[in-house]
Amino acid sequence: MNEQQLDTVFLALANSSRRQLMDLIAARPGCTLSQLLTEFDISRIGLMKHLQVLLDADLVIAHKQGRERPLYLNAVPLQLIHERWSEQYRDFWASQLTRLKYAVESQAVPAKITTKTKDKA
Amino acid sequence: MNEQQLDTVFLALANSSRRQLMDLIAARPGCTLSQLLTEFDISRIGLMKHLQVLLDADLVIAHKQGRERPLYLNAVPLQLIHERWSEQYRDFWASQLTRLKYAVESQAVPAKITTKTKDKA
DNA sequence: CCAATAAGTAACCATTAGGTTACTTATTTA
DNA sequence: TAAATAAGTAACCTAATGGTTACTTATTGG
Repeated sequence: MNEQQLDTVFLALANSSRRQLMDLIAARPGCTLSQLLTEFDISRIGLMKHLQVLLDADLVIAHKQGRERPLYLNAVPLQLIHERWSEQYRDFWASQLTRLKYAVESQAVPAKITTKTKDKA
Repeated sequence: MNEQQLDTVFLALANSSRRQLMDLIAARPGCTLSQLLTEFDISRIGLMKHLQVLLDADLVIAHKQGRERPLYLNAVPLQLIHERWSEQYRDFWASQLTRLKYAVESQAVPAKITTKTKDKA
């Protein structure tokens, strides 16, 4: 995956409606847009635009048949990113296990104390 | 991580300047924005805005000291996503190994043939 | 003290994202 | 064949992104 493709995939993932759409497609392979529409609060066209973003990112693949367009999740881009991170951050993560535990439990990262030592000017 | 946080993290990742910034900070912990500026083609303010996006996503943490602001990578959000994907897609990925190999080698996903059986109308 | 330096703010601009309604096309099926 | 249905296009709107220049603080070092 080149940088442009990474942009596209991450941007596609950066929206909860799209992530939900991915989840639904993963759970119901071959479903169509109209079938999924009831799960969302947005218009069909709005949802179709989200779908197009996922198609552009190759996160969903479509195989049009007649007037219907069955949808399938393609997890390959996710897997490629997953694998890259595994290599890239293995050591980093190993050394950060303590902080990770803390962050998971508290929903906050400890080191983010911006030490305002300038208060009195 | 809630949905809003996921939006923020993925959006932060969806830009190659920001990913490069993360990489540089990971490689040089404690560096400052000005030091990294030479690596980019954009203005300092432009880069600072990218940095702010990373800070908002908790992918970078800053600990201001005097007039400098040393920067550090925080890989925790990446690790959380990584772990979630591991659980969520383990079976899916296991069943898709063949397609994965193909996609990696050809830079394309095989199933994306949109079979235009409607040509003659 | 004062000049150099690191960072931060404000205001602006062009493009993209995320959504809408209205209309069109293609395919089934009663 | 005609109505119902699934999908697609066009045009529009608002807000957010990604960038700029000009100016302001705050801190440090000579």
